[in-house]
Amino acid sequence: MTESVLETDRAAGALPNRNSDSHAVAAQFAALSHPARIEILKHLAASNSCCCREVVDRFDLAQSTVSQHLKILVEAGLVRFEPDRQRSRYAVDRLALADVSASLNALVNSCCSGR
Amino acid sequence: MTESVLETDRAAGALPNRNSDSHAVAAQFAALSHPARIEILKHLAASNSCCCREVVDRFDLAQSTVSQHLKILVEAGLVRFEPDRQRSRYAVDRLALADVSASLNALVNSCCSGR
DNA sequence: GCCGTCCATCGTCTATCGCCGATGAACGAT
DNA sequence: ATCGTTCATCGGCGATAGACGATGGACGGC
Repeated sequence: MTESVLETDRAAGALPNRNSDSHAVAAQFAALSHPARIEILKHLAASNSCCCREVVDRFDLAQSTVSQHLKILVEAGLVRFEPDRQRSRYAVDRLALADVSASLNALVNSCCSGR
Repeated sequence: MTESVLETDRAAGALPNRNSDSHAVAAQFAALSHPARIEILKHLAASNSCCCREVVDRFDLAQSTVSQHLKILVEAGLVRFEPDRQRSRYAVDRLALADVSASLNALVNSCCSGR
């Protein structure tokens, strides 16, 4: 997909980017920036693990659309994919999710401590 | 804590219920899903409050672009806007930011209580 | 064999994003 | 009154997101 767009803030150099790597963090937020994906995430967590079809039945979305959303979640590292027969099992990567939460906490902290 | 999951919080109620409305949460994540906006947020926090021009000087972006990013942050409720004479003062809404963090924490928790 | 199911991917469409330059309003200073 | 500065907005452009239907591969069952 798109990697390394926006060298703007990097090339600027004005703020030498003590890296919490806004790119990476932003990318994970982007994966969470769609209501359907949040709902899918919740559903995956509640079911512990489920296949694409199951998600399609749950939500009013075409199979191809659901497949895309799942792919985005997998590529963001928030969901693990495991082929099972001809089914595809998807499961929330709870550690990764906790990691994103930690990133946001760090951002909030840096915003509250001023620096 | 009521962890009966599997609910469709996407109800018809349209109640501005913050923590569970995935649409609202997604919108706030969307505001955070751009590296420039994350950097701007950090800069606002470090400066405690600053005007558009100051942000423009800091980053290698056109003034109109910065203005748009700030508008997005304001509309997401993460940044407060206060017209000050000719300038526009922008400041991080730390409470709102903490709220987003809490939302994500809630999501992570709901995902971890699934099993 | 054949058929049905599950799924990822492709192609296509529209809507929105992200960027910019230009414009004009608002205000302070001269 | 006339600058100079700050800023929000408009219009345009290319790129991307998000949705769908259609296609075809991989399996399991008959």
